[in-house]
Amino acid sequence: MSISKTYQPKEAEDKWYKYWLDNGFFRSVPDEREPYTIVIPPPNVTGVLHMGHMLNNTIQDVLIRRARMQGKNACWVPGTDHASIATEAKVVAMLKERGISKKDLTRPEFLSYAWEWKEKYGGIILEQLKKLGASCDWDRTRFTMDDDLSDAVIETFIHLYNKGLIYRGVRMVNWDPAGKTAVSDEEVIRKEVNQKLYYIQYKVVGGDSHLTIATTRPETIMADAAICINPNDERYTHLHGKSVTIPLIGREIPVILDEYVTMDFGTGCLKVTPAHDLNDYELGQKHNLPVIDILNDDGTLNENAQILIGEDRFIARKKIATLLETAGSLEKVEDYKSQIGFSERTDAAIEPKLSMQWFCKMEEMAKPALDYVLEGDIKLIPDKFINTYRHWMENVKDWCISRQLWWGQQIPAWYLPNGQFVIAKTAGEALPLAIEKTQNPALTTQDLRQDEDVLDTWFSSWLWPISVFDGFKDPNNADINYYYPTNDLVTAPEILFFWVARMIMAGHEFRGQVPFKNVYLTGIVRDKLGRKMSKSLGNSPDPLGLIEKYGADGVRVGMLLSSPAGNDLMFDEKYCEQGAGFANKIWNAFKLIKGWEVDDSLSNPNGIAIEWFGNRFSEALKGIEDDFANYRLSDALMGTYKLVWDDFCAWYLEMIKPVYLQPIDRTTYTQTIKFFEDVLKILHPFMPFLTEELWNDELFGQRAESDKCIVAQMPQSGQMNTQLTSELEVVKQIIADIRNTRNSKQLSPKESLDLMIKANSGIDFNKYQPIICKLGNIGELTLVSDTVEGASSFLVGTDEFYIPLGETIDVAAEIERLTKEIGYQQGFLKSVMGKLGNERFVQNAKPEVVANEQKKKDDAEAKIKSLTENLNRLAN
RNA sequence: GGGAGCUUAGCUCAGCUGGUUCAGAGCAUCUGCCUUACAAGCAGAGGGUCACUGGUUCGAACCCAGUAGCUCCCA
Repeated sequence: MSISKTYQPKEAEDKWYKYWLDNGFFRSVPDEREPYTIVIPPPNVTGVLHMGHMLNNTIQDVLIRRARMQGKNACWVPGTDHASIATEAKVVAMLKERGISKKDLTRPEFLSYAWEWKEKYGGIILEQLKKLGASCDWDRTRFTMDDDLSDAVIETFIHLYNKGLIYRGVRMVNWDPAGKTAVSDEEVIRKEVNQKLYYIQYKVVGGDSHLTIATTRPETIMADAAICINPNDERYTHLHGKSVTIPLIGREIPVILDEYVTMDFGTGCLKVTPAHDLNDYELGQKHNLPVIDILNDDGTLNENAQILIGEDRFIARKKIATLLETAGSLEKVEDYKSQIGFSERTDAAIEPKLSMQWFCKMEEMAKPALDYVLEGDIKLIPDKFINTYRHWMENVKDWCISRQLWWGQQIPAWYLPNGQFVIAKTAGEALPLAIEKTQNPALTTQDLRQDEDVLDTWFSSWLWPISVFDGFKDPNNADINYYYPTNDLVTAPEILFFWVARMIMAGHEFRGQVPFKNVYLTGIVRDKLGRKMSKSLGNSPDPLGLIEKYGADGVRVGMLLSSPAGNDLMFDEKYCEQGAGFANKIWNAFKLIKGWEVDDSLSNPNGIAIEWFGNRFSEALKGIEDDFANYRLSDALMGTYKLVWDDFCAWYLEMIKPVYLQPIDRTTYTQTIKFFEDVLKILHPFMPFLTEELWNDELFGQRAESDKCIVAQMPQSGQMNTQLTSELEVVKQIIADIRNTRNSKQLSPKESLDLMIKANSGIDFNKYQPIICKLGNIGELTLVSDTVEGASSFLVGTDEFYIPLGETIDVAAEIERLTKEIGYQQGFLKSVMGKLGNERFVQNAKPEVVANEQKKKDDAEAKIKSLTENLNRLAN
């Protein structure tokens, strides 16, 4: 193959992804190996790849590829969820473009359009993940509305209903008047909004006086059920037991007393509107107030309002202000800021609304789900999220699981003519239950009407780790028994509660087991200014564009470079650039090795270099393994980065590199190729494409068809000679000091120098002579037993080094340098002596700490001694 | 209003059980080099009152209390 000057990712990426796919490298079937399983957090089927997915899936792919190379049976299950609200919104929009209105369609007609949409546009995101290199077992791709998964949802509903954990009830829900559905608290986005506070006068019945309330929602006065004041509020004692009339409509409502009212907010008089405010609802329940709902599902006023019927709530607000003013009931209007909820999907202002919904009781299921986490059966990474998790689980609220939509699993509740209902999977199964319940044998399936609503999408996805392995249809099948519980889940903290926690509940309820052992929580990908990436800000780069520009490997490295678990990632394209630069560095190391000719007649001059790198590799690998074990992925990557760039390229290759166009000996060549192979292996989880491309080069000889980097056996750290690696750190320092000496004396690196070493530490420098000479460009290296006069000198540890520079030595500068160094060492010695002179330190500190201080003292004294000697000689 | 978390170099972050010359890394910056693998590079250098104030301790970036600022969650 011809070697290009820089690495060209595009070709390698397409080629190798196809190869892996076609040859079943991502495929997993149960066998005797240890399983390692990840289920993907199913992206929204309407979704397109964004930076959050890039981060999340890069992490999953790194974990799964590493496990695969560790010899585990790695299975990454991909799929999508049906995202009822988002998808239905897209389908409605599509129909609108075709001039079709949803309300003119029957449910089956609408659903066939929805499936058409899903088949055509759904799951684009999965194709995009392939560009990133995601090694999912695509044969296992699932969708939360697949027949089997839907069956599981329905059966789960029936099971929980029969257990008494699902009930129907009137509740205040977050109503989205644009989507005409209830949405969960989590789907409501709170924003600070500029509003107006209207001060409205209500006439007190039986007198001329009035009271004034302050409200941001004057259009709801027609729904008022009472005025509430604090019983301790002395301004209003005269109102106790009185009634007032609502302006414009003249309805009479009581004045009630409750300490709930804050005296210093507004006027201290609170209008109580149970149908349209959660707090008012609770207050209304407490005081037995009637509930008067004046709003239609679409946010317009209904007959109960008596006036402005049919007007939208916001228009009604403006109009009623005018009406009140005309009637003389509007005292004043003030500007006011407050938090308002908006629908995540439609951006409509959320309307608190009473409606009949289905609920799932949480308290009973939350308990074991909390215990799994508290007892460590499930680890949250980072563990700071345990507190949040506990707080939520201890204050859990029942889960509203119904949605007023068609796209999703229809609730298996069947209503009877008399208003009762039964729960069953089909009308056929519902009928006998209905007959039994009503004692009316004349009933037919024609008399049954299924609930119109569908279940919350999370009611599907909480089953995901079980349902993707058919654990409901066939609870004892080979897959579920083998792959479940899964190992790691990688997701965002935002959905810790309504997805992760509920999966844990489902895992316990339906399998008696945790669904996964570790939950890795990623942060939010923000722009470099710290803003959340969003379409409206336009601050998100196009992920596929990034891959095009920097290569998938470069982007993967970029994503991981600065994203510790649980921390937000301040994304900057520079990270991808760094990743691409790293890929290029590896490419060039390859080019160097590839260019060597072997001469079998040469002996190996690189014994120490080879021995050193072998040990250094093991040492660095130990750290990397430790980082992985603790899910410190960016640290593991940085450890790998430095091992490859610094140790392998900058030091090892420089040590052994033959002079230009000179051949290399066989041993060094073979060893270096082996090292490079190991380097490719540890890089593979981070940079799968480049490593596979190089792995298959003829440099490594003929490989078997199955011998691919993706399944190569990950090296493991073993025994290592730490004396060698730490001595080499000294050698590196010597070389750096030689280079520094050259630098400060303005000498060319090409000019060879001599080096004399007065070894005091016991290091055998003869051993390192070839390395020092080669990298420091030293002509002659000699070991001496006395200090050398007229030479530039430096200290590494306690060893002394001299470079004779003849006439060129600048005595004054050298004296200054030595004096400064002595000063520093004396200061250091003083601080050490301070500790050692402190009796309480010597008594209380651990013996090894004290011994260490003693050693520091000895070293400092030795250094000062030799520095002083040098100084004295120069001064003479 | 309640709860959780954060604050270390210009930027993004490590710093694990308080103890090694512990104040670190990467990037950025500055200086010098086109030395035939790589200028997407090489060789060096500078840069910090560890938010602030107290306390505990022989010893604090680390433990405790308070203050300030920021973020998130719940209301």
